[in-house]
Amino acid sequence: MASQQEQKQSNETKRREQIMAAAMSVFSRLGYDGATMANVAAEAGVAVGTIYNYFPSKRDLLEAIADDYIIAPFQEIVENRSENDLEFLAAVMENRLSLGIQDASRFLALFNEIQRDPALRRRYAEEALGPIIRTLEGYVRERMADGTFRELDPAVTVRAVGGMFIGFVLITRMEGDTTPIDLNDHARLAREMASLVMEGVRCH
Amino acid sequence: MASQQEQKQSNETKRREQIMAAAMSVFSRLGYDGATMANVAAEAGVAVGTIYNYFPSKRDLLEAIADDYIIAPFQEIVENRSENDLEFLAAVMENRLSLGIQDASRFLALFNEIQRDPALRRRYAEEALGPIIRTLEGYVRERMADGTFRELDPAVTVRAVGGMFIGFVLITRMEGDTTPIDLNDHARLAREMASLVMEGVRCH
Amino acid sequence: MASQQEQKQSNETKRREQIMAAAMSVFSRLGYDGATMANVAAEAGVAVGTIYNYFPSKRDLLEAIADDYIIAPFQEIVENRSENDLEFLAAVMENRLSLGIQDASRFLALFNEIQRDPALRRRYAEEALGPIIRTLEGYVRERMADGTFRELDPAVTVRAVGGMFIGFVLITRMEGDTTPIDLNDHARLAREMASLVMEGVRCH
Amino acid sequence: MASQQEQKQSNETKRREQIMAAAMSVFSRLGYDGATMANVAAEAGVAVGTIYNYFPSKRDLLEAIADDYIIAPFQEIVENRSENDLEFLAAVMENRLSLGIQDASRFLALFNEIQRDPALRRRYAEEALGPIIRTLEGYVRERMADGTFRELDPAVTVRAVGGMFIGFVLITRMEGDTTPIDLNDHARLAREMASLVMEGVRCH
DNA sequence: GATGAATGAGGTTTCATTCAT
DNA sequence: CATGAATGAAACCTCATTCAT
Repeated sequence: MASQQEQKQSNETKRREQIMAAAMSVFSRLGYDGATMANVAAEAGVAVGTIYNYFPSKRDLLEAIADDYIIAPFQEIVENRSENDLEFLAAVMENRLSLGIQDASRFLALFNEIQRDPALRRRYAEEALGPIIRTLEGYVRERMADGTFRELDPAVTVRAVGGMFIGFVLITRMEGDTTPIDLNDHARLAREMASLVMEGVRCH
Repeated sequence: MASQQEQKQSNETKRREQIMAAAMSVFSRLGYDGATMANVAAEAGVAVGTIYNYFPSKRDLLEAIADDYIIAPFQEIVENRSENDLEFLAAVMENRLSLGIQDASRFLALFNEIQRDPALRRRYAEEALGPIIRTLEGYVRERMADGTFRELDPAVTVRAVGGMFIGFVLITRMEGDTTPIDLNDHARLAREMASLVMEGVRCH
Repeated sequence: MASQQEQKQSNETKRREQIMAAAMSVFSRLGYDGATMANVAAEAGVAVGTIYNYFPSKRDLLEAIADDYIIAPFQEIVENRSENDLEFLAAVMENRLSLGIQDASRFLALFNEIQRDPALRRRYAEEALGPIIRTLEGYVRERMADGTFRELDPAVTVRAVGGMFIGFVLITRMEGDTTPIDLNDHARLAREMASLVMEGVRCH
Repeated sequence: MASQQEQKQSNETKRREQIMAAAMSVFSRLGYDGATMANVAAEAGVAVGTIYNYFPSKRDLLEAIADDYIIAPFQEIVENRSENDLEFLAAVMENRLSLGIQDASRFLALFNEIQRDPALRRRYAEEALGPIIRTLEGYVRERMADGTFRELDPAVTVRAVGGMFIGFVLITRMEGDTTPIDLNDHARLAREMASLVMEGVRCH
């Protein structure tokens, strides 16, 4: 029956996702090298061998995670840009900071591994970081052209603003429990940072 | 006698630093877990066993590196704040971006390990990140009080601006060879980012 | 009813043979240890679990194969000895070299496993090798008694001549593509070897 | 001191040989796949990790063994051929059967692995089997030319005679304790087999 | 103090076997 | 009876650490 086929497909997908979610969680907590397949299996509630029915190796599991949890969300940000978005940057920040913080956390958790794996880094640079940076650079140029933004170096601006989010999350994660920042209050954080980017710190 | 003692002391110190420099280099390249003590020994030009005459374990070596290469530079930034530095932020950026980029690179290389090691993270948060953040928050409040800065949340502002540097370096490192940014042109990068922080992107 | 029963029996037998043939092929190619049950299942066109409906374990499958593909052919050689076969040895060689080469290949493929498995080796020695060697020793004694053969040690002679076939195949298999021997030209090989055994190499 | 250097060299060589001898023994007993590195380590009286200080992998260990215990002895047989050896074949058999039986045992123990490993098989065919077969074929042609041997196909003859030795050992090993053949009585076995090869079985 | 061979715990991966469907 | 996903024991291999020289 078709439904049996579908059921099997669905089960397989579900199992894959279950394992990937567990791996993302364990890798975030212990790092890729620090995590063992036994850790991942325990978190996923399956046997170690089961993981290998879905991913040929620990590294393939990492790459699948990077694809689904890092690269895909980044691509989504670009694709979801509405054409007439006058305040794309602010909108991105406000609408997506929630996602962004989670993404940033995951990104940071896998950053070292992504950076050191040549295949991963190339794919990441080409398929995730590159498009979003180019889109944002284009956006900055448009705003400069229509007089909304002042004269800036788009390349530096975009990387600095994007880096602000990553770095902000990085610092608060580093502070751990001692940080006064509530990462869950996305709206406020988005407002503050958007304002910072738009107006700068100086009083006018 | 004393000079012999000193000479010995000096040799020992030199050997320690030689090993730590090698370890910093190897850990940056391969990551802490990816690097082996044999790698470090080869880079330092000593035998594996020699390392253990200076550091009880690989982890102690990491902690020593984190102290000297990450925490110390951060502390130095705070200590070197000249009291009458009206434009501390800009000055830090301009004067220290060179160091900052290298520091950020090292910081990023060890970030995951620091974050995951409870002892390291506590020391890092308390002795390096905490003081600099408190100092900067105080600075922001002063500027707000004297009317130079507008009304801002100092906690968010400081972390966002500090994060901008870390994140900027992180992104360009991620891009690898494909980035259009020249990390060596510190002066220009510092000027751009300082301007961005001061004035924001919007045209006034 | 009976025919259904028979049909079922026949289907079951066919399935067994299908699996055994696949296993023989895979074991020859990859060795017993190198072959996986998944390999065998794929070659047989069945699911892995199905094999276990016919054979309790991989080792049982090996033993069944050894029985059918190695021991049985050897026994057949003895049983088929026609009583009045004056030139049994030559006849065996000529008539059976075709089978012999294939048997030898299979034998060699499983030789190590047979030799190392105590149960298999005992059965092999007692039920296959033993009878054929005793039969051939008796044959040599008869020929010595009737003056056809000269004075020889029957035990050595029989093992040397039998070994010649096995060893001949072993060497040519070892040579792989580089051998000048055409193993398919059974008639010629049989003639050459029979002549060698009968007359030796020296000119008379 | 030079002697220290030499001592170290000697120790390393001794250790290598100790491990290889243990591996040869274990592989012969259990087969390559059946043997574990723990088995080899136990037999050699070292820790598992120590083996990896001398051989990068189990397969490299196998190849080293094949080189030293199989290929080298075969090459030696050819190299030691005295030029005016009128009865090379008989001499080889008589002088070398002792070595030959041991070699054959080792050869058989590794035969399957050698045959299935492309690199090993090529080297074996080219460097060990090839030269000895070519040498023997030349020898047979010489004897045919001077009338000592009758008209024979040298290719078949050489492989059949060589195979006789291998096969003889194979059969007696297969028989295990039940064989009536005393493999230690080399002189007698050599005499019998040489006679068989020279004169054949038939009475003249 | 320097050396590097030896060690063995622990990690990744394979695969025979089971069993619910 | 066929299926193939799940299982986990056991293998290979790495590498931090020790210690005799």
